[in-house]
Amino acid sequence: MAYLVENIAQELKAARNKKGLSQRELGAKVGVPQSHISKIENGAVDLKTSSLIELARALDLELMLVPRALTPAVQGLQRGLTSRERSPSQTLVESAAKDLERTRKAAQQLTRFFPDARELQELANTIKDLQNRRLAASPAEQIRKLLEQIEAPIQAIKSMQKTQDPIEPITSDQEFLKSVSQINRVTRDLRHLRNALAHGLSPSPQVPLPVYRLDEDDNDA
Amino acid sequence: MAYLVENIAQELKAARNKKGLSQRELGAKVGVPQSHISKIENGAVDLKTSSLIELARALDLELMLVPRALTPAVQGLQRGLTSRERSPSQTLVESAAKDLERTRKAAQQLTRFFPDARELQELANTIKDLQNRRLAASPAEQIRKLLEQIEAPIQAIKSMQKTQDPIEPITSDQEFLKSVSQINRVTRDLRHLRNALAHGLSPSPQVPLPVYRLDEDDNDA
DNA sequence: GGTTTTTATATGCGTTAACATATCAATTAC
DNA sequence: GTAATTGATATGTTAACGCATATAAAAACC
Repeated sequence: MAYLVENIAQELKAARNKKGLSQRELGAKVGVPQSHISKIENGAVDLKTSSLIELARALDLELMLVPRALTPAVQGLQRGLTSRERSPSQTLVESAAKDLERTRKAAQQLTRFFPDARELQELANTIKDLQNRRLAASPAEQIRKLLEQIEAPIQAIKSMQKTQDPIEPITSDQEFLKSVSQINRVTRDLRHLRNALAHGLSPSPQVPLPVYRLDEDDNDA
Repeated sequence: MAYLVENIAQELKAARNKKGLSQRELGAKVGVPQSHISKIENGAVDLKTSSLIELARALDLELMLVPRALTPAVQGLQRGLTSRERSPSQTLVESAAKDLERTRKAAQQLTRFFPDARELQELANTIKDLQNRRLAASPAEQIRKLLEQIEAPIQAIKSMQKTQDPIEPITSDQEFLKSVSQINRVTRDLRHLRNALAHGLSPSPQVPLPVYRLDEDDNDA
């Protein structure tokens, strides 16, 4: 299948997860059956442009055609830097490394307050594994996207920690469980990524970079 | 047909014209029959994402999913401003007005050196018509895109003017005719736009803004 | 001048794949 | 345990895409 669209498909999936929507919910918003969203995210179909636009908008994204010369600048905008970019793929790896360490610390901290939440320790361990590997740009970006998905849940748990007695855990709280569930999902994806890297394979067909030049030539015909 | 994709289709068409490629040439670059490009540009089909990506790349464009909050910034980048945007739709109209006046002047100038090139006078007249209208953001951007397509031809003619005797016209020159032809095409589009504006209709289904929010609600389902 | 050839875009038609409907398996809440 | 939710699969319909051709314009040729 068109490996070109898989990048976008992964972006859509990441955006959906970040917003905490299910395939069915997203499908309802945009008038598309859940089954089709499944196929799209799995790279099983080469979706039509109208579908892409509507799905993107439902996720607060806008499909744009950007001159190639400007793509680095736009990518810079996307990761929060107003401008000033040196070596793009370099800072990308560094950025992922920083995210890894920051998230690991946060998870480690929280295990002290929620010792029976095994998933936090599990997350920290998985991150440690990843930190022992040299990352290429592609998996680095993938990691960034994944960690992004648990920023909110971790913040949520942190805020609970402050208003709660450290001794008496609140593992039954509604919001807490939801956050842990999201963390579990991301941890599983991170483990999968680590395994893929360990096997030397590029991490499956999921390279969540914005559609960009990964091949060499295109002007053959 | 999906009026959503027509915006992108128009962007592709504008980019192709700007590069001076024919539908067949573009099709050859990307391995798509000319017939299909015709259908795409006419909004007759809802093209698949892979096609969109490949066509875009052949035109040195990159398909990106941009967070809605960042779209104004990206649009700013696209029209050359490194940053600093006040009222986006305001500067957009102003920008179009400046382009109109600059192009009109250039065309007017050239008519003195090429008096038998009626098309230059025609262009200037059409622009004057447009200058008498108050423009909304959408047609303003459309005008910008159109004028962009004759920047190169006009420059080409200007350079001929310098190396040529004003009395003896060179209307038979190869490059000259090609440039005039391109100018004619754009003039025709500008006239069409003016007519559409005169009839109060939004200018056909062609709003070459990057796909953006033009309707109100989308979360009905 | 007219005629032919080339170039550029638009239009049927058949094939294949996107998309809709319904169902299924797996995980999680209760 | 059951019930509900999430994501994947099977099948029919509609539309994208590839191929051939038509039409229109400009170029080239005589």
